[in-house]
Amino acid sequence: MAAQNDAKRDEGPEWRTDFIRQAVIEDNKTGRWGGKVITRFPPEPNGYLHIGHAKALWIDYGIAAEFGGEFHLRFDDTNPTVEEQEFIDAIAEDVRWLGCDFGSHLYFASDYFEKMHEYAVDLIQKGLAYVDDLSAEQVRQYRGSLTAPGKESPYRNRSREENLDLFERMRQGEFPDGSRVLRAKIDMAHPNMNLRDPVMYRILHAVHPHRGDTWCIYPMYDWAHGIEDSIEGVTHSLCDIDYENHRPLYDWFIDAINQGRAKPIHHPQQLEFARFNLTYTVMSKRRLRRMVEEKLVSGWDDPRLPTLRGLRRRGVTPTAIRDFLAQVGVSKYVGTIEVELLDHFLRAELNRTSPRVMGVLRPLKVVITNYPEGKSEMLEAVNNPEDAAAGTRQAPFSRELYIEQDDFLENPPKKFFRLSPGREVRLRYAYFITCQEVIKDAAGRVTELRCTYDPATRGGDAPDGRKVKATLHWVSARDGVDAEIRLYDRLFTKEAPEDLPEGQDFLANLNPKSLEVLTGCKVEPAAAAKTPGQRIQFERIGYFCLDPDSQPGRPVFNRTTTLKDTWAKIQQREEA
RNA sequence: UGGGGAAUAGUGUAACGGCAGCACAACUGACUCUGGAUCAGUUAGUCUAGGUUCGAAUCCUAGUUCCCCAGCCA
Repeated sequence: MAAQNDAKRDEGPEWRTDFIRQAVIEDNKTGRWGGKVITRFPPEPNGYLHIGHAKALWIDYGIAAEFGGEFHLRFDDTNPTVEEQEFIDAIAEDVRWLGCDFGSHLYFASDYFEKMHEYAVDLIQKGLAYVDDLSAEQVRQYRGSLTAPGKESPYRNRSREENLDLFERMRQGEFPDGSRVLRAKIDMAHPNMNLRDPVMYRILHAVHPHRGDTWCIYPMYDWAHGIEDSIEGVTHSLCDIDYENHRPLYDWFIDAINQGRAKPIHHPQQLEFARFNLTYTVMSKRRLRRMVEEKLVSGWDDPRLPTLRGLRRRGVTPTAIRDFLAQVGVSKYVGTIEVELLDHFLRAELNRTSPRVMGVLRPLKVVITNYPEGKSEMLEAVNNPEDAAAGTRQAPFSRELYIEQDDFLENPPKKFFRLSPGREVRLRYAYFITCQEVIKDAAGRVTELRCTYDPATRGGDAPDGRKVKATLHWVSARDGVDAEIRLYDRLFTKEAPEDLPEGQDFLANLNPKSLEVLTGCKVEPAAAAKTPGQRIQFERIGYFCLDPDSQPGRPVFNRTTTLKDTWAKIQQREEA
């Protein structure tokens, strides 16, 4: 043992990996699957993917990719009453977007219906399955409870012939929905509820998105899932920890099928890992749907939602999500991840890749009194200080400008070093200016500043070496483009919105300020020239993504995340 | 009260009988034409009680707490 550990350490830090990868490494070493690694992501097409699904996806895809294996996208379309083509398309799109390339390995559980049916008939013939006429309500009652054993259905001991006949007639459509089911004959007193004669088929006269009306009986997930994996030769069947209880049933089904079979069908190894919660959001499909249906958000792609579509619209990148998931890791503990971790990886990437532009969210007019009227000039600005290859651009400057309202305070506190009366600051890439006069309206609100500039500081440096404590972003009044800017914040005010006092609705924790729409913002021309989906940084403000709602000449930006803001932190502390 | 899982800094994760490490967060400081970025540093942890052992996060026993399971959903 000690020698083995030493050997592992010699391989370097890579051996420190999660328990699933360790199992794969071990299987490859022992030749359990002949060196093959086949994984799959098996969504049901009845909704949109969210970041929780992305974890499973990234584990499935990542492991196949790392070990030179095969990754399948397989739709678990066994319940036509809730599944739709729209979701199939959306899910496939999101999977690709995340970077999980399934190549030609796109499959549908419904393509295996014939095979599953054949296996079901086989089980009936072996006396391991039976048709039950009990109603759904009766089935439930007969199942017993967590602590009390169930009791056997009076139909449990029908003859093979009768079972075969009834199952065939179920398939032929002779019986109405809900009138009969096919059940596995296991043990009504089993301590694991899943093994108390689980339902294998139910009657559903419904049109299937892929199979039309070919079928009117549909397999239950537990019956179908293991067979799907078996047919595809999945070696490592990775899933949520919730299915740990079901593994004995999947094993039972495969063993039952293999009983007396000359060539046994493939028996995948299921391994379970934990899903996670994210702070300040909810992940359950039911709750997400409710917010969409009650129009508390704009749709499944609302940038505040943890759906992949929402994150994408917000400007979150696939790389950031992947880096985040890699850091989250794989374990069997259902933890709560702080959303700040996602933000961290998001900023790390966006800082590297986003072109900088200047945009003023809440404009305050500034007139440079000693700058010639009618004059304008172009000033060179760096596109991305983190990436020299991004080059420079020309930003127009003129006598009348806008700066951020937050960047001026008439009576500044000690730690505020932006503009105030008599103080000199730098306009980024432009000039030093000094505030000479404050103009107010009748209500006493500051409406305009009169400043002077120092022509010798053109470009932003003083030849005499004097320093200023602040650099402000600005937009030329003449050249700036009007924009709408949507400031998104966390959707809920509580870290765990679902953690509620008795009888309270999670919507009570909705953040009323999760979206603030700003109009009349001013952005420099370079920002307006972007196309929807493109990401930028408004200097000193944050990262933004151009929204599809944008119109020519009237861009709409979504705030992806803010820049770290030390001043905001100081302010908060002073207030507290 | 049946069965199945899980507990390591604030959060997540590593250490597989031999120095409890990493990331985020928080806090200091340096630097800065983004109060950004960057850099340096600080704080902080093995659920509890016994046992085995030269040595325990790791093995054993008992307990505590949390999660999942009673759809003809997946």
